[in-house]
Amino acid sequence: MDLGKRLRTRGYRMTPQRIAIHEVLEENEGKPLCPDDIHMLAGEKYPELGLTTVYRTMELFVKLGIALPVHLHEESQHYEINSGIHHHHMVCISCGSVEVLETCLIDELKELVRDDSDFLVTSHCMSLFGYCTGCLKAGKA
Amino acid sequence: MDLGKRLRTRGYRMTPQRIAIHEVLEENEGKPLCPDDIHMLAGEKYPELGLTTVYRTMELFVKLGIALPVHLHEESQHYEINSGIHHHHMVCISCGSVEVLETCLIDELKELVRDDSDFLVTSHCMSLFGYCTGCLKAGKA
DNA sequence: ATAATTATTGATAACCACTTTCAATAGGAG
DNA sequence: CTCCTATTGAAAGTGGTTATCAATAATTAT
Repeated sequence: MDLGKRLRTRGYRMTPQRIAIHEVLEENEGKPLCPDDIHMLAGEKYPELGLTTVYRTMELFVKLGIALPVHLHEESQHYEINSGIHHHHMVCISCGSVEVLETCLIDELKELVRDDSDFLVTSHCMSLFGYCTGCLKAGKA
Repeated sequence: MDLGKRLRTRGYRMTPQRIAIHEVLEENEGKPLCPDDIHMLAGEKYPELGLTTVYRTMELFVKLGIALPVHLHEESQHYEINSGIHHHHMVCISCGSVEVLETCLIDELKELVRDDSDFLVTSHCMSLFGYCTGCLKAGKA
């Protein structure tokens, strides 16, 4: 489904700002971006774009399931396009690069949780921290 | 090893503020506290305690391995005493309560990561979100 | 013990990410 | 095309956290 329809069917409007931001997210699939990153990148497509609009748009995109919030333990929140494929991230503590990890053991964990508690898991968050290939080869570990 | 020794052997001083904060962390093992919580609770033991000192002390305790930072996706950072027993947290999205989960599948995951990438995992973070027993029984899910 | 040294503290101001406010603008339904 | 109202950007406001700095207090050397 295209962006215009996803917005209009829920009473929201299609604007050049939202189009620019959406394009940036699509062009950076798998690479979490913070509001400043998005502001700069989408600003190349639509220079008048305000940072406030970026914050508002990301909140909306998350609500509509268009984008996903990513917690990297950095000062600012990050976001990425919702590709529909569940995954996690591996963050290099040397160079800051982020890799996608499609493996997820949440289902196994959910069963273990059910065994010894009545907690109902509805969502989860996981990130791995360490050294990426490049930094390992450069001896930075 | 007692707090005084852990501090002094690394050139830091033992102060009543640090003692009060450490006691509060010990009394709340398994319950992540934010700086404001710590300020209020330790303030009962040492009323002149300043919030600034809480922030500085937690930074120091984390550096010394006395405390661990806990990311609950809330506005403020949380901390808990480092018991030496690795665990994660289950956060109730209805009442906000936090339960400890000792099960962790990081070792299995590390092997899977090693299989298809050269990323070297040094640490990780995981939290589960959902409904606690109480909220489930109260029909809040 | 006492004095000297310097880590620590608390109040205040500064900072930064993010949110709210509000008047001006611009989608899009009719 | 017109009107209704969602959306926008600038600027002010928040809230958590950090930096500044003079006063204080924990250790070390005397």
